[in-house]
Amino acid sequence: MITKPKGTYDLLGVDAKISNYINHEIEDFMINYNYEYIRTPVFESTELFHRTVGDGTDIVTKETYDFKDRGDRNITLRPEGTAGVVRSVIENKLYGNKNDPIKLYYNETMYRYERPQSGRFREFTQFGIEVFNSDDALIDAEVISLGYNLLVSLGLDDVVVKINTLGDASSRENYTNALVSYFKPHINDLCEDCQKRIKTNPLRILDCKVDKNSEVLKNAPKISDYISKESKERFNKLKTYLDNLDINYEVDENIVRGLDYYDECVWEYMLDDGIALGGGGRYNSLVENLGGPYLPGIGFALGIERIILKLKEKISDKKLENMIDVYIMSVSDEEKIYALKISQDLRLNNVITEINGNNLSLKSQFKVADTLNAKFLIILKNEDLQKGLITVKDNITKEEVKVDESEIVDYILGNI
RNA sequence: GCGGAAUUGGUGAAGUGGUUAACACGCCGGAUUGUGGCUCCGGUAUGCAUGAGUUCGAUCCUCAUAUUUCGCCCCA
Repeated sequence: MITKPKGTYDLLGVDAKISNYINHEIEDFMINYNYEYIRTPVFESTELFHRTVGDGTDIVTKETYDFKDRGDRNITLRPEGTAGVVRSVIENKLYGNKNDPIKLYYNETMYRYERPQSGRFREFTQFGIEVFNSDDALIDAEVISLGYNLLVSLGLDDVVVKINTLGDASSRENYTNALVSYFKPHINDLCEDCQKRIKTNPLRILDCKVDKNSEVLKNAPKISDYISKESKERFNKLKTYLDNLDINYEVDENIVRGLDYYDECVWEYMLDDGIALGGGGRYNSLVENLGGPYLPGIGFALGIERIILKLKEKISDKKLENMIDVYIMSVSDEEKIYALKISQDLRLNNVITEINGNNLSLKSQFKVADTLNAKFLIILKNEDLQKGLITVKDNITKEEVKVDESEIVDYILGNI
């Protein structure tokens, strides 16, 4: 038997239902917030991810799906969504003659070569938004609250947003240097991973779970001492906005994010149990670094698989059950002709209808109708049809009536 | 990239180095010749992830591979 590749999954059953529910909710949100849908290629040139995500990051050094196509081009399956969107914004010059922010969203599969575990796959789905052409803290607040509100509205009401500020690009760099020179003398007091992080991602040491309580870490330089007055003011403004929007957030100075392109505000959406559902940040120099004009940007991404996982624990089984309006029962050939015709009439009137599609015995049809949770049964009988009548059984009260053939649709519409 | 656990029908699973692989749910058929959901009776894995090896003989022991799962790392 040929099996699915490691880390992939078939979306079906309850998961598929929840996934559809999430997608509908996303569509509604995006209409109300006035964001436009964008779809970029599943694969891009390898260089794009090296220049955006960062050469030294784990994502690029050991997690990408890289290959050469038949034209000898270096290609990479996208490991995240921002790089492609930014590339597209530059390539299509979406920034021309614009005073208002450019607001985009995507909801697509991403690819990372990692060991699968709970809520993590090699092919996974991210919903994300990106806003360009605004450096206003007001937009920061809109973007952060959008993600929060979406999660809450999906049913994840214990979400907390952990926010932090990295300052502008140069203060981020100054702080990173300060951290390196502080940690170097103490290198032997750090865990094995952190000793590597000094070279690869010094900021990430702050978020280390092993060294969390060590003296070295507690006495490390604070990021707040390195960020500019402007950044601080802007961060305070953001907090005021979030307070006013009733967003459940906490400032957490250890949130630093793993991608290189972030500056100013960064945040993560966390649940009570410490599971991160997504995160994002501002990236004011990314567009320029990729060869575009100065164009500030901000965005986040949510992991759909993790949301499905959490939602599955919360949504009641009742809500996920099949519930159809009408099941039409037929046995003889003549009855089947009627069954198909009535099913079409009902379906075109938005009545959820199912028919005997497998030549089942009447007994089996009753059982099927029950497993489908049919509200009404239409039981076709030759003797009725000759008189122009149709038997309808309310499957909850068990009451049976005979309805004139011509009024069947109206009768159902009036009773469901 | 590192470590642990697992893999038996449609499902939940028991089990053993040696003729027919429990039990339950589900499904199919019948009792009930077109009104069911209860009950009763009957049927339902030529195969125990895949490939090699040990053995007279392997689903069971050994090794490898694949996948699943739980961690680490990292992240969504």
